[in-house]
Amino acid sequence: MNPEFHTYKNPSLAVDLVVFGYHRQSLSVLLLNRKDAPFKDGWTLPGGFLQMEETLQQVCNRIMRTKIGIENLYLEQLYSFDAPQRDPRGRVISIAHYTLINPERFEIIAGKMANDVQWFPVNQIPELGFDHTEIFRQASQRLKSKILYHPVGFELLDETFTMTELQALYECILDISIDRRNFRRKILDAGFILLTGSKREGLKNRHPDLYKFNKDLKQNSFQLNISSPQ
Amino acid sequence: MNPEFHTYKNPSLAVDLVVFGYHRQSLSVLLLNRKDAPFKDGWTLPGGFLQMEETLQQVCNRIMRTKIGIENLYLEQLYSFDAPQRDPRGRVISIAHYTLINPERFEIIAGKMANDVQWFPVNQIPELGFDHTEIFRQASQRLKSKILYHPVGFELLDETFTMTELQALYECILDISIDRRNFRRKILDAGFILLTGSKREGLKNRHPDLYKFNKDLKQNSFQLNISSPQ
DNA sequence: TCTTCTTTGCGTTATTATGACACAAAGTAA
DNA sequence: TTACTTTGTGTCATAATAACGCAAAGAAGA
Repeated sequence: MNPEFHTYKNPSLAVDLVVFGYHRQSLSVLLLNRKDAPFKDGWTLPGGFLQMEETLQQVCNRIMRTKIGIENLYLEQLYSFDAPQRDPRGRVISIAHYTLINPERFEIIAGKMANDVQWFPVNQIPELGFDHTEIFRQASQRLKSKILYHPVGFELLDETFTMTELQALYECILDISIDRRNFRRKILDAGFILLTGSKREGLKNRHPDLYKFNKDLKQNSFQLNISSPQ
Repeated sequence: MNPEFHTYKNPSLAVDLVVFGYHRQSLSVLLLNRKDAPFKDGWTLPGGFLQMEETLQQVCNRIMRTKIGIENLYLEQLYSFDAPQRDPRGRVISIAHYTLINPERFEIIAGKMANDVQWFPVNQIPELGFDHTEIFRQASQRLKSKILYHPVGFELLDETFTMTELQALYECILDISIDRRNFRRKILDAGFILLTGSKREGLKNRHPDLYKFNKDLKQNSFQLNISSPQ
């Protein structure tokens, strides 16, 4: 190993997470209330430093497990944020990621580092510490773009779901209203969901068609090109 | 400042650059032949470590200046590569970027760290050191996607250009052939180039229409949706 | 049980976007 | 002068899309 190699002085490396949760037709983001400086008592995204042996995916899972109590998520790398003054403690490069979870499946707990953990609707995000407002903004934009050509978002639904539920998810994430019949046609033409015969428990007398994600989909890409009525 | 902060042991941080050059209707990538281990005498992407006070953009410019002799580029962040064994010297996270340049405008020189610097056509890239083959592959894919909805690639042309020149660039980057008349219609409908009256010098008796990039374009996004004939 | 309202599945139609291709004018080369 | 190539500008048949109708089935209320 190059002897100079580990004496090379360079910035610290961290990750920050934008955790999206979809529940009762509302899209939220998970925020931590900081117990310590900087930004003590302020809201920030969950994050943490990368340890020597960890991959980015591992550090994201570690943060979710220790700070929030959940892990094993759909995870996507977003962007690296490098402004020199973004962290008052020193030079930190943050590789931001975002995840999607169904809040009903987890019990969120504040880890020992935080006063509180709370879901905030995406249109009611408070001022955030560091450059996390910008990170959140970019994550929202990426999610909106990605859902139009990639079957993201199924992590937020049950294994089987109705067409109405799927449409509500799209309308919520994209923040638009979509014509019910055109949405159905485009989603089915895209071929990434399948009709399933099984009725869902808990729905007594309703029999709307139930669908599930088509995991055998050849190409993992399509073009929804959704637009709203009028 | 947190006293623990700078004693935190974490991976080194580097950038790698995929430098695309377009010249004589051929798309190439700039590669370095390494003078030192690891991968001595092997081809790799240009890259370097991030210094404490540098932004990502600054380190990219420094690498281009010192290793290749050019700077001030169109630059886009691509992705962070974090495989634990990607660098045999130790743990290095690389934040890959890609750039577009017109090779005619620069004289490429091998910096003191490299045996040689050479352009390779994108379909004749040799085996690369580290994980640079994968980085190159992702950069190519990103460039192909991006050019369909964002006016990238104008860095590779002169300030004014003919429709045929612009189409050749698209055909080269996308590696498809496009119907001349449909391409013209879509590009003009997108509204991101303008007709300019000025004739270009050096073209004596030819007067094809000359266009230039519309810098006043409101939204910096469109949808080309180009497809090839037949 | 009867009536009313909502939800859901499955259509149709007018408009627009797209792919394929024709043609003439002007420059180029022989 | 005569091909040949390049460039600008169309047309047209087809496909994709947005907007919307309608009937069947459940839900809700009397």
